[in-house]
Amino acid sequence: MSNPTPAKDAPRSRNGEANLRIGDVAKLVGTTPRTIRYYEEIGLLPESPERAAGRHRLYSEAEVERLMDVMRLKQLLGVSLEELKTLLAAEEARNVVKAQLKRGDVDPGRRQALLEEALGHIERQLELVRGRAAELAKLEQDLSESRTRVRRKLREMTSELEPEPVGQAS
Amino acid sequence: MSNPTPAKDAPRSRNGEANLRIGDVAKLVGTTPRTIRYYEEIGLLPESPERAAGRHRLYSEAEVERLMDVMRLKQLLGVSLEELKTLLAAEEARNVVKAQLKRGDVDPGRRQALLEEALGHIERQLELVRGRAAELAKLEQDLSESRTRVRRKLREMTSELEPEPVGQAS
DNA sequence: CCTCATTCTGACGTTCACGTAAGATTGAGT
DNA sequence: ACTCAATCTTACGTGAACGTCAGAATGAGG
Repeated sequence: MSNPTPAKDAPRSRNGEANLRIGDVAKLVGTTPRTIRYYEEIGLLPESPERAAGRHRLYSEAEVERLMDVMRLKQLLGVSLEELKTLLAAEEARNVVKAQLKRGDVDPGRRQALLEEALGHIERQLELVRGRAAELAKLEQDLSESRTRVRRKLREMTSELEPEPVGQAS
Repeated sequence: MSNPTPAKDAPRSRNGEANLRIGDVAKLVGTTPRTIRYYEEIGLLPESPERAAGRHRLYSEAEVERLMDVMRLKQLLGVSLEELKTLLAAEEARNVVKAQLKRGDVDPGRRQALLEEALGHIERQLELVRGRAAELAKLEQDLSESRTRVRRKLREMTSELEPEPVGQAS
């Protein structure tokens, strides 16, 4: 009734690297294909280099994770996509490092530089997150206090006017 | 160079209730007059009933607080102004209660209803905030772990290729 | 090989949350 | 009473973040 699609499981096509199509990815992360293309368009997501014009995009699980991170940061930090781009320099660096590792391309100097760069970005993110967390905690506290006050008022009221028995108007 | 205004302190005009003008309020909460008018326009802020068309708006400290709450919720929860309107029903109810108190207008039934309504709204806000806080905490944890991993990699690297003594750079 | 859902690339439309400009009006200070 | 910055209303403009539509192309399944 609500599932007209045959619900394909894993349309893996090339090798064992689990290739997903844009629609699948969209559903996995809870967004739309358009948004994914848009993020690629503005440089938030890297454009698959393996892809000639007109060809369909293919994603790996790793890229799904990345996209999830992006959405999470966007949601929780409430920053613009432009700011996100700068924040995501961290993942960039880490991805490069991973790619290096996979290909055995290990230039120690460059690798160290990248790692340090990533570390810096991660620390900036952490500070941002902690700042937000602190503000949120304060807000939570304020709300708790408000709730307590309102509750007390209610208790005072009910204890004041409850003494009379249940009279019923008709 | 950047302060052509005489920096008036408190342009209190009517009575002792500290009347502020829209520009003052804007500076106090860190926004612009336009934004304040806009919020009023969409019903986020109540329009001063004491004000005939064309007259300047005047605000009390209480309204400044309210506006600050609004900005805070907007910032920290990242919700739309439309959602905020529904969330702010709490402050609405509480304001009405306060107004009742000031005028000695104490209809116990109505008062209790309002308080209970406010309580409900506050609890909804609290849940929202707590949800956010939890997500943020998770994010912070993830980031911390990432940082730890990157740091370890760096330590491994430097311990591998540091054996050579310290060359100094100027 | 054929089919048909899915994806592709523009390009224009839309909603939100204000910014900005214009011309008239207000009101705090002298 | 006069001045002049600040505020008023109205209306159009803007940037961000997508939505939507059209027409062509792709590619997974039978």
